[in-house]
Amino acid sequence: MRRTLTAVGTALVLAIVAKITFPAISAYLAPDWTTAIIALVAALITAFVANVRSNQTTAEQGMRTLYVGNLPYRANEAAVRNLFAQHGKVFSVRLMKDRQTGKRRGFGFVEMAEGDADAAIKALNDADFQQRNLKVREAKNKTEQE
DNA sequence: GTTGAGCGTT
Repeated sequence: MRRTLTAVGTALVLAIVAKITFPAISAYLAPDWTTAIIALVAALITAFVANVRSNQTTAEQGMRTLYVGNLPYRANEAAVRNLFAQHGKVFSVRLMKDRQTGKRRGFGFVEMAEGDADAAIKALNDADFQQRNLKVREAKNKTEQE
C-alpha cells in the first residue's frame, strides 16, 4: 500500500518535472499523452525498483543465522545444506575452515528462513549426523541483525 | 592422513 502510494507520488512528481523541463516533447505529442506516457514509465520503473528493494529487505529480515557445532570433519557444505533443507528454507551454509590449512574446524553457520529456524533447531539440535551429535543454536549476532 | 570445545566472514 505504502509502496503503491510512493510509486504514484514519484510518478506524478517526475511527470510534472518532465513537463516543465522538456516542453518540446509536449509540442509533438498531445500534453495529455506526454503526461500519461511519462507517468506510466516512471510508475513502472519505480515499482520495479521498489520491488527489488523489497525483496532484498524481506530476504534479510526473514533470515536467521544458526550456529551448528560438533560437525564431523568430513561433512561438506552440501550435506549440511541438504540436512537443514529437510526442515525449512535454507539460504546459505558456511562451514568454517582454518585460515591457514583450510581444513574444516567442525562448525559452521546456516542461514534459514525466519519461520523455519525454530523447527530446524528443535529437530536437529542434539540429533545424529554422520555419527556425531549436532549442536544447533541461534547464532550470536556478530553483525547486528535487525 | 591426525583432533573434538567452540560462535565466522567481506
